[in-house]
Amino acid sequence: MEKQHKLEKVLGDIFSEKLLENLVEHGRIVQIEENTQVISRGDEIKEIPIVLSGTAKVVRTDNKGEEHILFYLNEKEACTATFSICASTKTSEIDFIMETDGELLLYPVKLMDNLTKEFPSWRYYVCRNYNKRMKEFLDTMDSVVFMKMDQRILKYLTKASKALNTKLITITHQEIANDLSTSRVVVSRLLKQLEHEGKIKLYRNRIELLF
DNA sequence: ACATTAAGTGATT
DNA sequence: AATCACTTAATGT
Repeated sequence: MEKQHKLEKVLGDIFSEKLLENLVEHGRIVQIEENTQVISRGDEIKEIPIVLSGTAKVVRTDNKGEEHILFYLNEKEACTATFSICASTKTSEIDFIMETDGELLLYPVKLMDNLTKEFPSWRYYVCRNYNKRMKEFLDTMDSVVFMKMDQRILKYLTKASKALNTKLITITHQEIANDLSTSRVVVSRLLKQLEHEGKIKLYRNRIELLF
């Protein structure tokens, strides 16, 4: 019965009562110590973990044994990667490690289909989880692209400089933006950055290369 | 002096 | 990175 209270306290505001009942009936709560590996790659997944307290990290380990953190899971969060497993494979693609002491609710994979069918609040929960992960993914995409844009601008300027055989290029930020299919604001910012790095000098309608 | 266009900035998504 | 909204600086008439 204490189990029920625990679940209600953590998940009560996002899950319906019936869903909570179901979770109480079929799931089990386990205490996990810090730095415990709960799931390893290749493990057969019989239960999916939902973090009740503490923090877990989901990690992908590559051939060299280097671990790459995919994301962290805090209270109320479940591992999205394990959701997709229910639909297809039964083995884990990732490592699941508790970063801190905490509690997990383990729920049998077998019964997950029913949850999806029966409980709207569960579907909503799963969606939210996916959404969050997707957002994180997009963010990293952004920063990757960002890293490359200043390189592109630099290359563009070098090329222009060679073609026109001058270090003083007559061009507007807008024109560069058009050619690199980005916005003028972005070009201005990156050019400013390059200027601070001492690679170029900016004037109106002109850019001087200092290398 | 006034209008127009280029460039810079902060905040938000 | 993109977009918006707004400011500031440079130029042309």
